[in-house]
Amino acid sequence: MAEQPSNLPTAYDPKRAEDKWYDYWIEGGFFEAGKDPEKKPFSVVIPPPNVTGYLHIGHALDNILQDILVRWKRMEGYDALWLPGMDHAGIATQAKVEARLREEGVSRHDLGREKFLEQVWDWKEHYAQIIRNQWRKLGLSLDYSRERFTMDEGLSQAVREVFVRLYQKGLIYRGKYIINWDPATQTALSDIEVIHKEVQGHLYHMNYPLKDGSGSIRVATTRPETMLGDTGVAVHPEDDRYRDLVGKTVILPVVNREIPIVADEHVDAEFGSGAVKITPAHDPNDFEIGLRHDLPQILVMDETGTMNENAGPYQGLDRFQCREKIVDDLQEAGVLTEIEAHTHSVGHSERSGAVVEPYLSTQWFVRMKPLAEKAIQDIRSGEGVQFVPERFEKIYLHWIENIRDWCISRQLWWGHRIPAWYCTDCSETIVAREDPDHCPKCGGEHLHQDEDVLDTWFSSGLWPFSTMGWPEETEDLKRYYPTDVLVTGYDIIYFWVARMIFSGLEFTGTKPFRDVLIHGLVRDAEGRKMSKSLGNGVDPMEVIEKYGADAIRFMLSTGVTPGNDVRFRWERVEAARNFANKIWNASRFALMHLEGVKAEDLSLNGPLSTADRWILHRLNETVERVTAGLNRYDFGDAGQSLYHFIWDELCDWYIEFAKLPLYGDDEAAKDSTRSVLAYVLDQSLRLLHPFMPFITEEIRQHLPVEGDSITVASWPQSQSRFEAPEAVGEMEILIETIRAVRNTRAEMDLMPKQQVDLLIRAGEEAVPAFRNNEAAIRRLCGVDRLEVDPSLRRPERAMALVVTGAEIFLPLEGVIDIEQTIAKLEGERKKLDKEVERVEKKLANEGFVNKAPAHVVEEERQKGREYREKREKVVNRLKELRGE
RNA sequence: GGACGGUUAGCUCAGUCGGGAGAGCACCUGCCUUACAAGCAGGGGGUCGCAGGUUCGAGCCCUGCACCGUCCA
Repeated sequence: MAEQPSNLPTAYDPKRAEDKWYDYWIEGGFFEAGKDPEKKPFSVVIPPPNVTGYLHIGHALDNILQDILVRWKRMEGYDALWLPGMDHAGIATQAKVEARLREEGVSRHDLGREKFLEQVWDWKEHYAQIIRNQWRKLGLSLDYSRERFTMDEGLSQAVREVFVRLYQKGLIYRGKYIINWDPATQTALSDIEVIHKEVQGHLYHMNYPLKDGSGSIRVATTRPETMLGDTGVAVHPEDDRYRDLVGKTVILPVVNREIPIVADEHVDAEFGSGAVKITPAHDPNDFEIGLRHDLPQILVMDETGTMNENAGPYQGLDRFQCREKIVDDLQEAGVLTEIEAHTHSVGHSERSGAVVEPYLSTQWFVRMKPLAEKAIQDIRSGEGVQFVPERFEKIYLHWIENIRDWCISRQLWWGHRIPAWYCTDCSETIVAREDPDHCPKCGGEHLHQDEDVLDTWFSSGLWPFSTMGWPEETEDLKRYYPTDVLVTGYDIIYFWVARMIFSGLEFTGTKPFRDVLIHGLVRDAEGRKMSKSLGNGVDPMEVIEKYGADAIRFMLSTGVTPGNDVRFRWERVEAARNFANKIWNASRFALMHLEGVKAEDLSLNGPLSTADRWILHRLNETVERVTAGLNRYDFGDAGQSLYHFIWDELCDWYIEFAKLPLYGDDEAAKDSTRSVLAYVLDQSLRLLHPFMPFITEEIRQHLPVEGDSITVASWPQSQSRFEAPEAVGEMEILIETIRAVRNTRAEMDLMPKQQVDLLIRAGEEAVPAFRNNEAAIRRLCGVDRLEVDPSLRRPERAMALVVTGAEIFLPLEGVIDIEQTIAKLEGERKKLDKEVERVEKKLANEGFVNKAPAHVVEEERQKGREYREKREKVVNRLKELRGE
């Protein structure tokens, strides 16, 4: 590398590293799968973002988690494939393009279908490029050679194949039913595209007069404008109040239509008056009742929500204007006698926000029961998709068990055109893989294709296999399908996850992924959902610009608890940035001492110090913990244990200990310290790489180690030769001692430069810890004279400290305050008294001693011994200080 | 109405064998100690929502309740 370590800036600069290394990775083809057929495959498909616009921070979280898994598996030696792609997002994208056209005063109808679609494709290309650039900024290790789009040729082929197969199996049908109609975007919606909100509305009570003049029947509704489409009144067959009225006729006010009173089990006799008006064309329940009683279906609105010719005097009014007017009129006419405040659930379009109108319309549907059955069986078999966290399985199951037929046709232009043709000559419907040119029934050539397109999720549901080439038996499909894990938010379990599962089972005969990892939403600092209207969204690119990609990656990935929402807080990004900087500087330190050193100069076979053996032991444990964390998708635990290891152990202790040999004269010690430092740093960088890819590559490129890129460096393994429990024991004593001395120095207001003497009376077991590390103690405690002697005589007028296995004296003639020393020891004694009491009480409890596991009891006894020993020393010191 | 999640330090959250309550930030004290002031050293701070129960032992398991949130109907 051109830069000398000593010239490296003292702060990590993400901007200098990120683009450079991403280019290097892409040019080097490190993310392209399939290069080594010997390796085991590991595959993930990205949840395709909509080409509607920019990625938000939720995408960032989702993608970062996947990237961590994929990078980790790649380092573990798998042939890792992460397949990128995007979704055409029918309604959303079309709405955006239409909105832009509207600004120019043009409607899609002005342009015509073909011209309009050209515009949408332009839009798609524009945003696809933006999204790719955002992926790049996030550092995602995607295989761009396999990028897919839901409206690609191949994926469209898959859509058509699926449609035809389902149609031929009788699982797709076309019919006239009540669907959810969005008057704003003027298309049908599926059930889950409707969001139910509690709305403060009214319940309107009306009296419909009986034809025979014998009175009236009282009905209630929340949507009085629909009364214009009433074709019946229904009561419960067991309801005595109305028994005599069943079969009679009422005159519908305003339109003066004669409509029957029918008896139907479905009516809830407890609600309102127990009689309900029936509007078969504008309500799903009424539709069913209407069918049972053969009632006419009268639509009173058009596609825009405007009252139509069937609305008589109200024709031309918007549905809500009509409601107001009709309420006034009916009140005046004495028909509407009571208005009651009433909260009820009103469906809104997920996309446009408009109040959804239940609407009678001819649409295409998927018969869900048989498909759902397979999915339910699969999960019940125990061999099905594994949800992580497990609780989401229940949510999924509940939905799939109660699923209704899926309305898949959309009155849009942007999407997969429904592969159905109608013969104008004989009105035959033709569903085919290839566009037909004549009617197979009558031979006529007057065919026209269905105008509608398919629900976006129809194609997204095929994503894991359509992207791999299905229905062709491609090499990729054989090698990478089914995928290993799908990572997505809980908000699209129904929309997407469920549909991929039943589609995978139906068309490929296997579940599309082994695990599905569900994460939460990224909320703002106050816990509110990020939204455009609140303006509280955080742009991930802004975060990267300010703090670097590694910072946002580390913050988001380690801040999450599986399945729970995470709040975005700038302080935490800053903390992650500081961590990156910490690593940068630790590396700078290491590089300063490795200048001119080559990989082959390094060896861990030299004499290793206590600290060397301790850090290698701790590295072992960290490797195991990080790997275990990733294995169970616990990014938080994996990341935090790494953070702790690097910052608190490697930086705060090991490097401080390492400075002695590194700045000393003992060349052998220097060599082995350099080797350990380089090794531990390299291993730490590897463990950190999935979380912070850029800085780890940047640093490792400076280190004297083998290999092209850290992206393909092997994943660390714990090694039994590094196990050194005795070094851990020694370090614990040293750390406790150093802390105790520093603590005392702080309390006595000693300047850092002021040296003290330290006399240590160590028990036999603790002697090696001190003897082997005298220089370190001197350095880290600011010690001038140091004596370690098991038979040391207590000096006069000295501060006394008690640590595990030793007593420490600081003769501070002229500085020591005897009262302060006594107070300190008294505090210590009180604490130890409490501990001893707690332990003894526990051990005196027969239940504990008899029932607790032996090792727990033994640990407790051991603690008791240590506390008593320590307390005895403290008490003796106090006695001496008081001259007793 | 049903289901699920949450309630732990001032704030945001960990706590996956039931065995002495943790982190980051914030706060207080002292330090520009030649890797790092985006830092170092030291320190204070919690009735683990409430009430019962199981257990030798409960933040953790069971029951009930309260409040916040989400999904479904």
